[in-house]
Amino acid sequence: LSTIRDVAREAGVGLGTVSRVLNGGANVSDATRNRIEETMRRLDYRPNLVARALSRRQSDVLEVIVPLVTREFYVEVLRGIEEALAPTTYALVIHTVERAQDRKRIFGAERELTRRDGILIASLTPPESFVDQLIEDGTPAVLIDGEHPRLPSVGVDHDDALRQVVAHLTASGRSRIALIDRADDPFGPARASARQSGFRRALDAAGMPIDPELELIAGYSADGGRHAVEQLLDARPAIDAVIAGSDIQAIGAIDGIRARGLNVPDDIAAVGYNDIEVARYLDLATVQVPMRAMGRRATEILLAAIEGNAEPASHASFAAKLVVRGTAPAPKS
Amino acid sequence: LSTIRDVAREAGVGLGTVSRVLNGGANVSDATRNRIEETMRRLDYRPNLVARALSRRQSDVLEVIVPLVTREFYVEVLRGIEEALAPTTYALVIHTVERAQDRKRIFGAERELTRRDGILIASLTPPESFVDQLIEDGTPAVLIDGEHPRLPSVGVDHDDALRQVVAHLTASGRSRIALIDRADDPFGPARASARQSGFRRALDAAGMPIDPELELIAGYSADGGRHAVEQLLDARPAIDAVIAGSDIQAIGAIDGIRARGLNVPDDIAAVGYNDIEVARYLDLATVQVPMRAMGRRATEILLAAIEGNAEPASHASFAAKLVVRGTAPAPKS
DNA sequence: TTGTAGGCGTTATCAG
DNA sequence: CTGATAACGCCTACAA
Repeated sequence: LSTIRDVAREAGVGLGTVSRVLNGGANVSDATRNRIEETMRRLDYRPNLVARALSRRQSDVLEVIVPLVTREFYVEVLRGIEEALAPTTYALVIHTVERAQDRKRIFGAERELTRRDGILIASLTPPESFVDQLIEDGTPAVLIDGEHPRLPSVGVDHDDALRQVVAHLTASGRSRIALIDRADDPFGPARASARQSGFRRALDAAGMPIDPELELIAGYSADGGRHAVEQLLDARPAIDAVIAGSDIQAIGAIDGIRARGLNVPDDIAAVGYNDIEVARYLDLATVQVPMRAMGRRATEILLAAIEGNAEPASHASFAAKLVVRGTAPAPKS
Repeated sequence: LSTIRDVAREAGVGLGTVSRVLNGGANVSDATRNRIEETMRRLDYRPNLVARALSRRQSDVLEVIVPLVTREFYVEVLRGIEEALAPTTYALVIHTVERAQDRKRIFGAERELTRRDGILIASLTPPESFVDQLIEDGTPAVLIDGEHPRLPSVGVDHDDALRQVVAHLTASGRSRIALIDRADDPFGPARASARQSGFRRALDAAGMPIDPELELIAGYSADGGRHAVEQLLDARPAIDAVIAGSDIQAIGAIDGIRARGLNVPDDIAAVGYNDIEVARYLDLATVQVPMRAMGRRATEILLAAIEGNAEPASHASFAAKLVVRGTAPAPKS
């Protein structure tokens, strides 16, 4: 494999000139530039990105940390990220956190290493020590589906979304509404998710009582939804509506409800969250979340920060919209 | 940020010694090793991977090229890859090919650059020029869901799978079976997919006629499946079974069939492919493909090749199994 | 406009 | 066991 030096020698010029042709090519006469380019082609020269990264102190690599690549939510976010990255030269390395030990491996200060020009973190709460390090190293980072006092972030306006859902359900005569949510951060400190607080606020605004027994945090999977709904039906058999924190949980919950011989939506209405592709085919009412747009936006913010246009630790909130479908139909007029 | 040099100075040793401690730490006395490690901790030293990569001529980065991250098939494959990578220090960079221009950007010899210790390519046919380059550079590569004379690969035994499906359908009295497939390589040369040839062989073995009008290649999406089935029903209204090349296409196809007032499975049976998570909840009969295992296996092969245990251009074939569900029920006895 | 020298942070070689 | 010293391939002044 040939290097910049080979090209220089072959073309009878100095290394500096070749390098200049490589980047922008300013201050090089057309004649020599052509000669050099021709030589590069002839030698099948390709620049070594690693060497370039070392010299420039910038790797052209972005890192994204997600909890479970398997969920369509993250897949869509990733797609948004790729959209934003397509016109650039950045490569994307993905780190998945599926177990507590992954979390340690990725966020742990221990043997953490240097590279990446910026980081995107989805649905995960980075430990303070990690944030400290980021800030100290000057590595920009953006949170997706989360918030942090020292980092910029993008997220969903869950308060508004849940207001829509609760309004819709009450309008169609439901009064005992349950929430089966996923954790904001599956490995983070257990605390009320953003959806959960939105749910409470919405109930409150609607003048409805809050019953902690009607709020469950379940695994982010169909099984998680199913188990949760069973538990729910044992504790509160009289519920007439379920809101899930994700579509896949809603799907499992509906399955569980039907397995008990109850009808959806007649006995119990069900609403999902995110609006993944199959929701439509399952006739699942759900909250449509602009997953892709969020990924794209987060990436734009990150790129801007890398370019030096550091944003403050602002939060970009995306509006979500209820999509009414068969599992939670509109009130009969 | 501190470098190996800072550590050496602070610890009062030469760089070489620090480097040795970093890697394995052989030939270093316990005393100095401890002192150096203590110093590294105190200085919060973290090795610069870029510099290391340049020096070692190995980046510890693997690259995976997939057509559409959005499809659960690829997501599962990715998960398998991550499983195999978890115990290693390799990072994974993902390249998505969604449009013809992406393909050019990634496979094009033009401005292609150097790095990555190995490449995984899913459902895509790399151009010969690219393979030439790989071999010339000595970069190992493994194909997933594809085959190539000069590269090792992993795939599904579609012949066997389709034999199972056709057998099942004919056993339940279906005789006019159609195939709505996805392209093997959405951007590659149009040619019969592996499923398609398996389908023909299976029909043949069952003594059934082959009707090209009953074989369609459609977009890898629910809409693709739906449009295809509409076209199919126009051309051949008498079909009584549809096999799809993916579950998501099957879902769309079923939707299209029902939209025409036909019943699934009474009028037309439907079978998907892959067995994605929601298939069960849609009661979709489908071919269960070990997507995760394929990803894992491909990665293991790749890692072995990187370690120097170069495999020949062998092909690892994974068995798939029909899962009978409501959209293509067992024959009534 | 062009060439040269130094440096980016590690690893590897080779004397001591 | 340890410490210089030369790569690794490229970029960026700085000088010509």
